[in-house]
Amino acid sequence: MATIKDIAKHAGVSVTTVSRALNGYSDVNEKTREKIKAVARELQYSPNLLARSLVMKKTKTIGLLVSGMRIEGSKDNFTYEVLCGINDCAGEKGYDLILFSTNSEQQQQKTYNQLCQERKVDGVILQGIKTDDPYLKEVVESDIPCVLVDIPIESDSVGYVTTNNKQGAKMAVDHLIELGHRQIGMINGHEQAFVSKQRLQGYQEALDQAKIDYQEQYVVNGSFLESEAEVQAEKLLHAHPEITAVFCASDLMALGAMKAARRMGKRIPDDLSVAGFDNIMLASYSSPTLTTIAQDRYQIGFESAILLIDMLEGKEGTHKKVLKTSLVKRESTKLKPTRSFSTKTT
Amino acid sequence: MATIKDIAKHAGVSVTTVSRALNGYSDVNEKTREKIKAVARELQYSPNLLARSLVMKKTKTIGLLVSGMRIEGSKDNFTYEVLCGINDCAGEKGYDLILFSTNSEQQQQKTYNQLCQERKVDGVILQGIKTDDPYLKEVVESDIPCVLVDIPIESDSVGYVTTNNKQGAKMAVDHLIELGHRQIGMINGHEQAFVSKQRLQGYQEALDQAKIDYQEQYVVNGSFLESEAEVQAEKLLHAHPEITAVFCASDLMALGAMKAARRMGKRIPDDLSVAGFDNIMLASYSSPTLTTIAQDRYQIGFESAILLIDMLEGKEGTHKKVLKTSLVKRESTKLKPTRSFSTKTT
DNA sequence: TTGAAAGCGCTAACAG
DNA sequence: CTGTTAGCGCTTTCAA
Repeated sequence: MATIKDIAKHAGVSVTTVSRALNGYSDVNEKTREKIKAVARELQYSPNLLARSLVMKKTKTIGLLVSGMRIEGSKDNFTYEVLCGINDCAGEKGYDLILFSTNSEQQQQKTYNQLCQERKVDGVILQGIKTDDPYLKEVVESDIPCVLVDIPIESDSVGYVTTNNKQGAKMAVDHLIELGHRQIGMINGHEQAFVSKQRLQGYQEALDQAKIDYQEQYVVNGSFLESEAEVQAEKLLHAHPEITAVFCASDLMALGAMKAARRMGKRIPDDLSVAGFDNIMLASYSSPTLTTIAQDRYQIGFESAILLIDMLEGKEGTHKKVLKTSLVKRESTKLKPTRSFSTKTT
Repeated sequence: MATIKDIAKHAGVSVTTVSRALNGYSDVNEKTREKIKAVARELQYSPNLLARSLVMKKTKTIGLLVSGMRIEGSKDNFTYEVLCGINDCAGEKGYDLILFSTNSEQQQQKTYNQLCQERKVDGVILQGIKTDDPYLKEVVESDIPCVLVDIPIESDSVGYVTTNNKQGAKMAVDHLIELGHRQIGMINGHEQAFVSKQRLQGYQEALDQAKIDYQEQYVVNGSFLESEAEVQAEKLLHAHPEITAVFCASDLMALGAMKAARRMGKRIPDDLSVAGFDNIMLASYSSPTLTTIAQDRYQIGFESAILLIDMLEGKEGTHKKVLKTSLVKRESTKLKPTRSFSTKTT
């Protein structure tokens, strides 16, 4: 509760000197500095960051706008792992994190700019917002530095970090194709996600490259939900029993698809190969274990924070970062049973 | 960026009046209030909470001190789910959350009190700290209101929220006993966790009640880690092949124990019944699925926030909350093969 | 019903 | 090297 004023009094100097001494300015006598430091310690002084921020117009605080801070997120842990990454990086660089929840009604009343301006955050990281979220428009127009997770928008004040979704999806589908599959379905997320568009592109590109015709009716949306994917997978597999492999835009949906397939009497991977995307925890615990595309969620968070802080501290350079993916082969994918194997579709 | 000063100028009143008008005080003419509100909207005014907090000595901010914000937490999601609960409750009540990570070195230099006083949080919720953490001592001595998760300490300024661990553990062991098991091992967490002590008590109480002698050598510590539990379980089962059931103080450790058992050629649940604690996501996805004690982590978080905010707003009452647990029966526990079943130990 | 003035704790010119 | 002064944006006595 001691203030620099108290210290000044006790040390017999002015507040200015105290401020300068404590902030490591060079233009202060070492003797007085020591004296002041001693008094500060004695009085258990700690600076009031509110006051400092008020005058400095910098809070050393990063706002975190997460729209998916829900208990269901527990299944894929996306939010949490990204948060860990952000937290670690911010911690290293001396920034604190303030959480803006967009769940609560209270805060939904407020605009993005209000949220940020009131708390005077230096910058913001946004995660889990959809492309049609009203906040997104505000972000782009606002000049508060911000980094978007998984939304490729770049400008002077906004950057982004994402995984190479297209490449990842392509790897997954390539893998299925290599295993001999040619009737490959896809369970995608939803229209309001950039990653869905990109993963679809990857799927199409892989087919294209293997000279397999793209069939629109082979692709359904599962909204990134296990339950919805289960429903959609069942429909898809019923309508197109010739499908021997499915690529799912998330592991959670892959789990749903496997459930559906099993209920329909299809064995995995013998009758149906299933590949996912994300490499979540459950992917290695499910049975069969899930072949999937790994993306490093922690690193997404970490890089986001790096990018933002670089922007805040005026470092030059591009404001984007695209991370690599890798294929994790497990039990859920298998060579297509080769009753009549041919390299070309008939 | 507009301030009340700007509004005052535009509206032709004093800053005092603006302040009072915007804050809903009654002693201001409705006409002028409307005028002021209009101007405020026009100028896109949003209050500077730093300035307000500085004079009001309230920040409407809760500090979150989590020592387990690590990627490994992904497996049990404890941290994340508690966070969700806190976040939701805080959001509802108009508080923002600020994350103090104790991972970073930077912040480990600072004492608990410094952390809180600098950022001027109104109160703190602490999670995941061990009983020998130096912060804990500070917390108790400090008079900043705070709520502890899973550490039963209560005073004027500190409260806690926890699960009824003893009762939960007893339920689990009771269940094993009902299934006919009498040689029941336990894989506990570690000495620096209150929950471990309590779960051990529950284990002992259940045995006691069933007139089974407590054997110290049947209990080992797995540090709440899957890998360590695996090691310890193997040792335990080797040393005491007569054991037919194991109660683990966490699901993660139960998974480790199952791994060890399987590697030793024991089938689960036929040769060995395993029960866990927590009811994490993986418990229902592992094979066999895991019998466990469910605790509601989201609610722990939510109640923590309620408790803290009540304290902050001066509500009277006890500062603790102990949540119920429930038994979730799944595949990993089974009747003991009754070669020579008897109700009493010989 | 309104305004002038003081002050929260800090930093930053500007003199000396 | 040190102190004086002003001011960040807000709330709050106290008078008018």
